[in-house]
Amino acid sequence: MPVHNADIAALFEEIADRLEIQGANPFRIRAYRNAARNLGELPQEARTLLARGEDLTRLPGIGDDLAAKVREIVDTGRCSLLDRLRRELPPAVTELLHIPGLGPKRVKALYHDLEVQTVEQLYRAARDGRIRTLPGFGEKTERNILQAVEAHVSQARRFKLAVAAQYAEALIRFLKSIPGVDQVVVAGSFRRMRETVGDLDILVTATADSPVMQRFTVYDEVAEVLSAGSTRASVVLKSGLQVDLRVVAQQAYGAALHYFTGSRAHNIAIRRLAQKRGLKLNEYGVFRGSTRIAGEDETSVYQCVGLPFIPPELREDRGEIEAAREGRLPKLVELADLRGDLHAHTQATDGHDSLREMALAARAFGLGYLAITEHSRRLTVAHGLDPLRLARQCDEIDRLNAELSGITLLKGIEVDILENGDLDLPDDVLGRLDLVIGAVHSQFHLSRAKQTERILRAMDHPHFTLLAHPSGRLIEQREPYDVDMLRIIRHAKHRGCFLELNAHPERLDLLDSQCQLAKEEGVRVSINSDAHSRFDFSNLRYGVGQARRGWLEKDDVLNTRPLAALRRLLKRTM
DNA sequence: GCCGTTTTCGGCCCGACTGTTTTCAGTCG
Repeated sequence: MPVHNADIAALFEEIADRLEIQGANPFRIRAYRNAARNLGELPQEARTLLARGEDLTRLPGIGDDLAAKVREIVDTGRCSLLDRLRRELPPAVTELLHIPGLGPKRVKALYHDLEVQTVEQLYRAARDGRIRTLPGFGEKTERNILQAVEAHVSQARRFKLAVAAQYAEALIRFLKSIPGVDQVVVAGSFRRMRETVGDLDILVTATADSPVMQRFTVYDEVAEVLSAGSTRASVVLKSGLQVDLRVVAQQAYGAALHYFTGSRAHNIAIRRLAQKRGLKLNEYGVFRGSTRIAGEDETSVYQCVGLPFIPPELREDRGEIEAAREGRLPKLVELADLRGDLHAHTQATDGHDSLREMALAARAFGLGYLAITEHSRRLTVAHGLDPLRLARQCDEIDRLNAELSGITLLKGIEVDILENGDLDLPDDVLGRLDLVIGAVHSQFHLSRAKQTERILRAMDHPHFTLLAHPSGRLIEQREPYDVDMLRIIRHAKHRGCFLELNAHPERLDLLDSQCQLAKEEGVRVSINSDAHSRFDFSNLRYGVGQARRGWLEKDDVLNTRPLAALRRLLKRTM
């Protein structure tokens, strides 16, 4: 059973949890959490790096000790430190840490004084009124624990970015209507365009007498008020989405926006830079002693630590600070850079609208070309095209292209990659198209070796242009299939083909770290809507967000090319 | 446990809110 980075990260997180309950050195605990995060975000498997004889201590947050532990986990699947920690405290206690309101100190007290080890025992202890008897706990805390357990059992999940956006837009309208409110902006992971968000962090500037806080807590959609102070309030909406609101003065807007945009790791790194310069950075500004020297906008905050403005999508402490310092921050791709879209469906298969409607919608969105890429015959549930129906669609595209101005339809197909790597339509049919998108739609559970070979073989096909949704994951629904993405990327380079970044909010596939990998290997990525209706082109903004998180620049993105340049790139030389 | 353009030792981000407590610990982001 191969050990993945996520497995190592989970073990390190558990070590951190257990050390925390034991009251260990907080910085040692942080070291494990940092290592877990860094490993989890690493685009390449640690076991692969080790097999190649690479030195893991070159990874951020990994020193001699943790490198040895990674090796131990890769070799044996276990970690002797964790084994020991598990003997010292019962296995289930770390789950208690995941109950909101319970931290290491309280978990330790609950375990030692009440022998509470599981969430179920916690619930019983709260219900029986035993928790209020502990020192430092009271009736209110006990009631909160009871509610938190009930909420925990009903599972608070992360929200897809596009779903969170709907709540955010309504909230922004509401907040802007409150007297005294000036600026309203959503910060946090939403602003960093993460694929899912755990909550919304909304930042507001307002006059001192504005009733924004009171009004916010009685907003129609609020189900529960978690806390409410003079500058900060937290609520849970009926949908289960948590919203945190902070009110700051105009002069602190930039510092607060920076602070609440995060990520936490990025903020910590920036604050350390400030500290080294004898400055203090918090959400109210940048201070030398008690004098505020910056904070009105984010640029001034970065200036104080000697850096240029860093776009929110890069703020993950994944090398952006070093890049900023060395003047090699990427000039990230923007939505306006996209000249076309290379993946769309019509009502001929599983789309909702006609060719004409899709063409007009793409043009209205500002695109100059749109590839029509229906499913192929194998995908019967989508009424996939056989050669005859595909030929008819091509004729219709010719007629529309002759008639419409300002938009060019390209003839394509999203052809199924069969289990053995064959494509689902004959060569001569594929050869007449402008582009061929290959996609895996079946047999998701092949072994890593077989799944990888399957895709590499498909790419060897002379007409193959673009690999659709390369990892196959559906956010929060389906894990990516097990493939060696680096081999696929290198093969794409070798064969002169491309990878898709599917912008559908449930896919966002390639992942951000894989975009970075593709860029490093010199493989261009196409940001495609995978539109199934004329309204879906707006999803391209999520794809662009993901591409920006993956450090992609205009030139790294295939469909920023004008049509003529695109056609040249699509003509395979192999 | 990591890390170094002041350091290989001595640092390691910072503040709001809650609840239980008479001055603050715990938790969260």
